[in-house]
Amino acid sequence: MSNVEATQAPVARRPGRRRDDSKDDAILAAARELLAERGYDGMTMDAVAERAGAGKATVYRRWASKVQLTVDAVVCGPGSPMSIGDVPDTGTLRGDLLSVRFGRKSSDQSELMAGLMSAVRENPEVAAVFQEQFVRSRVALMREILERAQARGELRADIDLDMVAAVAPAMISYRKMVAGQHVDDEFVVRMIDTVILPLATGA
Amino acid sequence: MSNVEATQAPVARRPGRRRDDSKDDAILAAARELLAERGYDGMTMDAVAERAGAGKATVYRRWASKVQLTVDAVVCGPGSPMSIGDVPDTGTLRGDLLSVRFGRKSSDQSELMAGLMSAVRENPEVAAVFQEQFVRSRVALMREILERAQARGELRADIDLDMVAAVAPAMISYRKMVAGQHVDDEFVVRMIDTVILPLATGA
DNA sequence: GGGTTCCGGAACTGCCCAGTTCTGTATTAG
DNA sequence: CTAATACAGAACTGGGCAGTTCCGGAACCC
Repeated sequence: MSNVEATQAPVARRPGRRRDDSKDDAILAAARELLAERGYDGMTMDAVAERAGAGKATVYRRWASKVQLTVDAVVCGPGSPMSIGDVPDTGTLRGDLLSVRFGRKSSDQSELMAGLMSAVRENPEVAAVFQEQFVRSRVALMREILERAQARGELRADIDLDMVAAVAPAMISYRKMVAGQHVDDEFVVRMIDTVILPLATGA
Repeated sequence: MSNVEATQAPVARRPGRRRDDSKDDAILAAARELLAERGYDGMTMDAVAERAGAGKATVYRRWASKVQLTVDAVVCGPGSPMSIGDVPDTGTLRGDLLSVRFGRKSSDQSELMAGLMSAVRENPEVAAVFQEQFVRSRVALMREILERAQARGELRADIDLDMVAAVAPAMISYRKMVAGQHVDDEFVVRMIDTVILPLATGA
């Protein structure tokens, strides 16, 4: 990313206008918005530049390609993977699950996720980032929450943690991306109460 | 589709070479294969024509656009929506679910489904067909199977049929399209035994 | 045969978009 | 001031693909 001067030369400041670093964020934000609104194909580089109030040359001076910009936009976005440390121990599985739902920072992560799908299919670099940001981290978080509940003795004895940890992410993604329905609080709470808890705790 | 002659004129057969109806199937099959292999964007009309052993003019003589061809390819495909009538009553929920899994005709429906996703996002006609073929019909089938089990007295009393009916389709779609993993028999059987049955029957 | 329709295949048009280059301007160092 | 760099915006290049048109040939009716 940044230039590393091999020698200890004092890096004499070059003349000329300095790069406006705030434009990096504007461009990344524009890319994320367009991914969420129009999907990968709809996120044209012209549209990104226009929304960021930048010229295309400025975008390409900072990212080598659309794929690289997409990867950075996803990785650097808000709503980065939550870890178990971010989930307060409420004392019950239900409380922990609700706090994950209502303790989120960003709202439209699922839109971004849906917009990335076509890029995931045909681009390994995007697929790898998607996998980490939207799949691995979420299932891992669910698994850790379930393990905490297991330590409390809340869970059924014969539970298959890997399977159960995938149920909530699967149902939320399915509703959003396949069924094309909105994922609101009502749905999530109902899912927790009628699917996750009965399955995990036996009611 | 076919011409309807308003008057009772005897529809004098026109001269000239007759249309080769077998080409319809070849074109639809080529479209389905390419959708499954390369997705909607990768299904170019040139590729469809070439694989079907046809000229592009022949394809466009029969379908007005890529969207129309896609819709027909999905609707006319094998593996059309299964109904409860196709599922033998095995006497147990587990048996019924397994017979759905192992009684299927086509194998790569999930590939086709994944290939359609990008078209679903940006085309209402494709979205409507997708919704009916891959979402409504599957959840409805699951719900009917659950209701049959309920009539047998196999289910928990407090079950939420709509929610539970969505779990299996959601987990299968998620594994295939989001997690990017293969959906094999081992996975489906494990899902049935560790998720669906515990959830529906209480174990 | 003669007229008509379909065929595969290839050439062609028109559009969109990633990526590049140019133009005129603004900002900085010396 | 001059030289160097960044900027927004517009023009441009090149490739891919949907959809169209044309060609020579084949199949069919009379």
